[in-house]
Amino acid sequence: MNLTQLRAFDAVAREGSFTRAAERLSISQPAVTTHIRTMEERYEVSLFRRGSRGVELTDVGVDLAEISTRIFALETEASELLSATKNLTRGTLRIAAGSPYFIVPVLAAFQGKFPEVHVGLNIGNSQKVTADLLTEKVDLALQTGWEENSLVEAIPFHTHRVVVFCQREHPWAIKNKQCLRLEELISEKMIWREPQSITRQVFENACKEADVQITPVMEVTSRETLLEVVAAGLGLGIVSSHELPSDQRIHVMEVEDAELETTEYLLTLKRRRDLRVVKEFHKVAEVFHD
Amino acid sequence: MNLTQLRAFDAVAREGSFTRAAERLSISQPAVTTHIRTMEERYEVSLFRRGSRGVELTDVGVDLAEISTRIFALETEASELLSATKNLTRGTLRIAAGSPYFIVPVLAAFQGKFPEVHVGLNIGNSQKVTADLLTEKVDLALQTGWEENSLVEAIPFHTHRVVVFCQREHPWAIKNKQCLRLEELISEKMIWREPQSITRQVFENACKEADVQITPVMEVTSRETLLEVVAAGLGLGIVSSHELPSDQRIHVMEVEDAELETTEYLLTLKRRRDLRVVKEFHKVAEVFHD
DNA sequence: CCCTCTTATAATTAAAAATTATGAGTATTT
DNA sequence: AAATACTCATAATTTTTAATTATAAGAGGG
Repeated sequence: MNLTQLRAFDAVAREGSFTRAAERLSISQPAVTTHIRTMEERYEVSLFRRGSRGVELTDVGVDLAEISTRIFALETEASELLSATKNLTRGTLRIAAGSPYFIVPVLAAFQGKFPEVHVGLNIGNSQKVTADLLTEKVDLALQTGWEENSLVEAIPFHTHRVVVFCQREHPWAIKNKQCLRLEELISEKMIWREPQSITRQVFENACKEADVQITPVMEVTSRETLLEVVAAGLGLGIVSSHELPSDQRIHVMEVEDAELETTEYLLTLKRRRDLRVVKEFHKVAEVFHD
Repeated sequence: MNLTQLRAFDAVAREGSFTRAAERLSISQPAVTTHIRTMEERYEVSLFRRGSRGVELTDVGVDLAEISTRIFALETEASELLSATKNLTRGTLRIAAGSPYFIVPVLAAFQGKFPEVHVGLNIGNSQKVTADLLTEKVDLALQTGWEENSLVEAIPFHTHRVVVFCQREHPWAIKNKQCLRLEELISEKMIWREPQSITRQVFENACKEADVQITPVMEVTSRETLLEVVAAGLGLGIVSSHELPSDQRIHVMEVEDAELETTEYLLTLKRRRDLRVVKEFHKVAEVFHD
């Protein structure tokens, strides 16, 4: 017995007729006959009593129909589950990002459009974001900078300036200084992120090119810590302009003599980009592109 | 989605591997890949996360597996119903067990009653036995100890004492010693099974409770090896009393100052316990209960 | 007794599912 | 670090299964 035969059996059992079962299944009547006959011969049982006015289940047939009915109900359930996932009336979208500031509005828009899709967001450092993407723990990743990888498709998403910020009580803040030159920072206490930070790398490269030597007084391992340390007046920090939460305690300045830019990429695993959720997310995200 | 594809999906879900799923279905691995890919493309969903060491279900995959499992359990039921229509004159019963000694007489009785049912017996370590049961490679399993699992029904089958045995030429054997105390073993060379062995665990616990420290001189990985090693006079072994084949070369002793017992359970997947063969086996097995 | 409604049979075609052979990626081993 | 071994993916091809059409055969009802 295979499930194609059982489906024919199930149709005949419901319709009480080979001919109508064939119509229900949109196949020809001989096909139905063959399926039933094959089953009956294979197990040497009689499933239907043939009458001149249709057919009737035997005892074994009744028992079998009880099972087959459940099987095809479950089949419908399975197919509906997949359809619902396809139509995004269910399902999950997982995203990893280096910081929340940038991705959250996009996710909000996505949720507005597909309220029934569950969204998961992993915030972590860039190593973790990359790992999450490559191990398919997430469908998409939003990250500043990335390493060339044949499995990943990268779309430049946003470019933003790297800015310097200080405490509100700092002299520069008091005189409302808007711009500064790199060399002015030599005499300032600076607080940096860890060496892996893309923002830091961009800044360090700019210093090298401008031949300005700056050494930090402190290194911290997260953006949140940096903000708190700068707000406490321990020194000046650098940060991507879009990653800075509005905070009354700090003052922001541009660097006028260096090209300080970071680019945020939207990363997708090539083998997952054809998924419905992923394609729809890209559509939503397009609106937020630079 | 059709049921052939779903069957492939179900097999992969159970086995966690395309390759092993293909083996289970006795088809080639590319056939499995094609079925899964067709489903994933048709519904634009991802059912498995591909890793280098097998695959893992996605969220949708988990939901789908829940349905597919039920479908194929019902299919088995249907096929069983048809086969069993003539009083178990055909069909297959598959059993896994940790050792043959205990199950063979039961199987013999079953065969006597249903000579036309083909019986398959898998002997393996407890990990393999559990895996066979959970992946439905077998209908039933007989095993010493087990982990609580909502899918499995466990019936205590037999409780037996753990005994110590030595070579016929050993001094204790020569003076026909019948009992011993744990501490007497301290000065003896002992040979143990691997740490996963339930017998060993029971023995180790007893030693701990009695505050007797025993260290083995050798570890072996199977009961057969243990028997040979002990028979060769390399040391003393421990074994469940019922798992000991009659062998002229060895001498058996009880431990009098410790409660050394293991319990053999008859395990049945709840999903399969209503199958005719399974129910009939239970009836036969009852006679052999303690 | 023929007309109509049923299921059965046979020959053929179409479709699906399988195979073999090979590739590409990733851990593990030496 | 190169070789190995083990994953799943892809492509071309063959085999198997399921369907088709055309027709037969049986069983009432007019």
